[in-house]
Amino acid sequence: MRHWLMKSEPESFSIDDLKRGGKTAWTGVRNYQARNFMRDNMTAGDLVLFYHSNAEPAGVAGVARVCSAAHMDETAWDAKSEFHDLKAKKNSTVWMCVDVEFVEKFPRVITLDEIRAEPKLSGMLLLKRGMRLSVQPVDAAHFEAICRMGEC
DNA sequence: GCCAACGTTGGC
DNA sequence: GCCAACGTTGGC
Repeated sequence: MRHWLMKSEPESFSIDDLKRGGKTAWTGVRNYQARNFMRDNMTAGDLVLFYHSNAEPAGVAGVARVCSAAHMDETAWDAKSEFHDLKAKKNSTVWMCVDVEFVEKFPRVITLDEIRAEPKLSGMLLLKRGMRLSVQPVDAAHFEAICRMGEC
């Protein structure tokens, strides 16, 4: 089982939205590297840190679990979707997504500042300068450490 | 709202 | 295949 971090802007989709719905298709990823992680490396059962980006505060808000293999992201050719890709043909597999289910919401958000301040987490990809990937792998040890911070 | 950093596009 | 211009991300 692998561990991941996935970013979402809480104004459009937050950990509370996931909790309410229980499950969602993680649509709208339009970056090849992020897509490749979902398509080639994710499997059902993998655990995900749910990260709130462009938020106050930005940070990890809880945990989710991958609950499907990668499949077509149908928003790519949906003219009504905010994720519509003008170049995507119907049934294109260029853009894909996985389904993700709610696991837990932390009592408080583990902020970027706290993550930066924790020596154990200094190697996280998230902290790399210029890192913008919205789907990224996380070491099991880093995942554990953040969960421990989140649960108290 | 600013802007640094990055990915993508397109002319050549 | 280079690279300048442009668009996007995301912290602040």
